[in-house]
Amino acid sequence: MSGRRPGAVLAGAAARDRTSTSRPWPQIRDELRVRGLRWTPQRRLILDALAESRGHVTASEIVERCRARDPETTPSTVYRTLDVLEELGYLHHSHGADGREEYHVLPGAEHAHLQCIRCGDSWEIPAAETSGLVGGLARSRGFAVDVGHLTIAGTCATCAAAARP
Amino acid sequence: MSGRRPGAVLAGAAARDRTSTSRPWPQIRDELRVRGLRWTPQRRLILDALAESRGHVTASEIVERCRARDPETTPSTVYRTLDVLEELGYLHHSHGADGREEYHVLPGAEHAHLQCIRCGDSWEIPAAETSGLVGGLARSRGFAVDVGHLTIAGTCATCAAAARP
DNA sequence: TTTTGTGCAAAAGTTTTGCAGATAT
DNA sequence: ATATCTGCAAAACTTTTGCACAAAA
Repeated sequence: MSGRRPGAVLAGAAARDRTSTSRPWPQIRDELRVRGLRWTPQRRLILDALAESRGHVTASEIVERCRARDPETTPSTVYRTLDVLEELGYLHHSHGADGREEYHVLPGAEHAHLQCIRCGDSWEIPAAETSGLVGGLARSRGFAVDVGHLTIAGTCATCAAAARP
Repeated sequence: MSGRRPGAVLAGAAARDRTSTSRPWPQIRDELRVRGLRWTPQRRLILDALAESRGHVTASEIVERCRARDPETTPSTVYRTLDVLEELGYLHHSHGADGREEYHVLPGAEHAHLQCIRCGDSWEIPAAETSGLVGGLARSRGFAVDVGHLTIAGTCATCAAAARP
């Protein structure tokens, strides 16, 4: 019920002990190797694409970005790598206002996302800002919110201002 | 930036003056006619399918449900009708935990949704329960949350209990 | 050398579109 | 009569899968 695709080679004890500062590729490369997984040029490329993503991108955007650098890039490889990285705990995905998979490079702390339905831009917000909601739902309904998967759609300040002249 | 498909024949002044109690098809039929739109057997069928949906269904589920009653049903007709109904204000759509379009029959008041990532079931929650979050984001960032589009993923009480024996 | 990853090709699933003909008003 | 809808067929997209070969450790 957790991973969507087969080949879930990873144990559950991932995504821990990462500094909240920089998480350079060498670390990921090592973590892959420790787990008996491989460090390949394709994976490096995908990580690079993620790096220039200010924290969030859709899966297909990553495919395109990789293709831009290396036209040989195959979608399946990208999707499979994203899965692995998510299992490792380096990424989270949620679904944007249009329903497409949106990946987020994990910072030290868990966070939710805000996405503007006008400009499409999105921002991270600290989980703390959702604590009222999360706590309330837990108390009233025993519902455990998956904050990392939470994408809140709406209109950003800039777009709202532009719409009201 | 609003409608996804062309043919947005409807003016902006929709979705008003509906009672918070029952909204039977006759009313929708009349509203369609008033706007110069048509009341067809297919649309009736789609409304029926929506009626037996306890408030929320994915678009493709509606297609299947219609097909169950009338195998002649065409997906395009369903999708187009859902668009129209949304423009009329009788439906809202958001995206479930799996990213698929999820339609909600509008009650009198706007509401958000909770969806369990285990059992897939979902529930409506009154907008009031999100007011803390909504107000906070408005105040701190000028972000206007689209509550009707908000689907909160997580684990429901039942599934959480089943997981912890 | 063994296991994992890649590329390819094909499929699945959802949603969109163009158009000719049918239908509601 | 005429503008709206439907059905069909095809396409667009995103994502998934199976398999043989290539590559990493």
